[in-house]
Amino acid sequence: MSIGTVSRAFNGNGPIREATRQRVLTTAEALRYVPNSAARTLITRRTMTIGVLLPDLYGEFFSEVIRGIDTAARRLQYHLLVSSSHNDTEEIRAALRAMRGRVDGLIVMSPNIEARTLEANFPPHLPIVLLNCRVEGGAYDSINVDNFGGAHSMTRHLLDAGHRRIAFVRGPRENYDAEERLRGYRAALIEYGLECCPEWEVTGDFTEAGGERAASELLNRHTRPSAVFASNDSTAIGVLSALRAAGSRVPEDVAVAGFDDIPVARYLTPPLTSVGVSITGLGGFATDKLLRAIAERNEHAKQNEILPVRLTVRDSTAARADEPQGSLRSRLSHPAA
Amino acid sequence: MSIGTVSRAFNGNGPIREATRQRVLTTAEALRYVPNSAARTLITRRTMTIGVLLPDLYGEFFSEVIRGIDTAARRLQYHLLVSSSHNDTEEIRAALRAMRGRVDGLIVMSPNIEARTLEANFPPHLPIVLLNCRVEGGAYDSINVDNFGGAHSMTRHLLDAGHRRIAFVRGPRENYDAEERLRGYRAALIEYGLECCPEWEVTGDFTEAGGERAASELLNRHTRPSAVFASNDSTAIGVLSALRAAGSRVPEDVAVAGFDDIPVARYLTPPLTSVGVSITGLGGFATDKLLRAIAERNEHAKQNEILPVRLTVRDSTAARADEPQGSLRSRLSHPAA
DNA sequence: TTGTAGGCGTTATCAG
DNA sequence: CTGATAACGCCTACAA
Repeated sequence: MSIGTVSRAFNGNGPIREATRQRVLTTAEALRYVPNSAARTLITRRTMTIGVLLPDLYGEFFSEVIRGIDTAARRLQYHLLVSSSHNDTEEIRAALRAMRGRVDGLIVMSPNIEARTLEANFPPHLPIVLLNCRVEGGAYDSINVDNFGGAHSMTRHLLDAGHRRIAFVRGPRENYDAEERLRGYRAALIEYGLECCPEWEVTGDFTEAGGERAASELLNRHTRPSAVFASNDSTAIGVLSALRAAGSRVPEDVAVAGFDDIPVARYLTPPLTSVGVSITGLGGFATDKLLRAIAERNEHAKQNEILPVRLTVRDSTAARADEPQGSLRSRLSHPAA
Repeated sequence: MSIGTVSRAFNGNGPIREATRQRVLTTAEALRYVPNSAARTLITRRTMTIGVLLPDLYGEFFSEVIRGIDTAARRLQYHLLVSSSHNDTEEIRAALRAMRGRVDGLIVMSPNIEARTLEANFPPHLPIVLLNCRVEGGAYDSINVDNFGGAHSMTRHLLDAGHRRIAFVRGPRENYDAEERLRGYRAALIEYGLECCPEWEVTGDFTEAGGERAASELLNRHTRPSAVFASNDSTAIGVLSALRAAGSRVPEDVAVAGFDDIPVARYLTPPLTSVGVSITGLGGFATDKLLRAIAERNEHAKQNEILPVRLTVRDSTAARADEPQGSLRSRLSHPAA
């Protein structure tokens, strides 16, 4: 039994008789032989691994994305090299370089990355899919959630419920998603003939703690908002927490809305109105796209896709602003009140 | 400039003059040269990568663990190969085999894995750290949260608050953590001279949906519990959601407690009493242990560590069972009630 | 201090 | 259809 035959048995590439192939496979099993992936990578120049670059943020959103990526990647026998928790350019640079030669492609999810950071630190012939990143030039495939449209719909939803004092809790500066959501909020206000007051746009950072701080600040205003639109669900969770601590009822006193529609949203008290896409689906979609690019040796036309979002109305906005004592629905949810 | 010199410049291993080393490094930078990791792995037999095997469960717990692992691994220039979402033995087997030769060690977090599955599918000389797994034999290092002690303390906390009808929402069968927590709950009841009624131990699966179902079931009982101890925080979130939907007030009508103390626990409505360890710390601890084992070529004495947990009392249990209208503290949190 | 050569375990290309 | 052999890019003795 020669070494070349074994290779053919595993690869199914060259010509080999089925009987010998089986024999190789069974004896390999018995000897616990597994082809050395480093040697294989060395000569084929394929690592069968995709890299995932995550930002400093955390929460349910990113773990869901990873689940989606992992599931899609495994179907095609790909592995996942994960590198998380960087936001400043220097850390991203280091992570990119470290991944060089270890991956066949990259999914980048750092919303404030610059295209030239990628170009300068990652082999140019390898495909990259940008997920929720600012898109500059057309050098890379990219997938974005419809941040503008989602924030726009959500704001309209609040306006249609009679709200006129709608506060917006911002995300991190420089975060592309966050800025787009802010734009959508403003656009809806303007469409309804309202002014965008800077004092209704309060600071946040996509974390629960940031949401809590933002809500506390809003509660100290002499005119309080009748609705708070948090730029992501983690922030909304913090807002709900601060409102509860201050004795404000949601949605009777203040409506609260989020963005992303993370799985836990529907289990919050009250269930959180939110807007978003299937998060695992998002990860899977990006992965499929990347794997296709790898298969096509990155010679395809790059494209930027914007995924439509779905608005899910739950109890946290289930009261009309002009009925402060609460709608029937919210009363049913709080019969003890 | 010879190839050997370049190697020495990067490794800092053999003798090399500092001036030439600098010269190599700067020209490498200019040429964007990066040593090929596959070739390096092939000869050094080190991948500089650690594998992480996660179960089918999701939620904030696992993403926090990964953050902790990643941070600790990066400090020593290690990469992370993540494989998630498997629970049945066949999938674990496949994942283990796929990681062979791609990692220098493994962190396993599949609570119902069997030691012989590991032995049979992973190179025996490579170190493995079991995180929250059932420990059989002493073949591997292992780290466990003090599930028994934590559940015991929590149950005592509820008993001390006057509760006598304490329901327990179980985790998945075969899940070691879950079973240990159940044991701790039962032990505390017995210490207080109470019987463990099987009807107070309801089915759950460590998910929000499972918690919701469990709470619904409990609400249909003709004697309702005065406290619900959920075997993890995700379950507790589902319990809170079902109770709210049914109009039960927490903690006035029912106290609710969880396990793990995930970051979101303190932002829930009401803030959730829970018990656990620092989750990122847990991941970092496991990683440090694994990296030490790698450095010592796995020749150290294996040990099993049980990490002490901390009980954090929050509003969800802040009422005495014999004061159904609520304590001062909970009244302050709900001035509108 | 630097250059040279053998080998790590594959795949791929030829002969047989 | 199977066996031999030259890369793949690096590390590490050893020679210069």
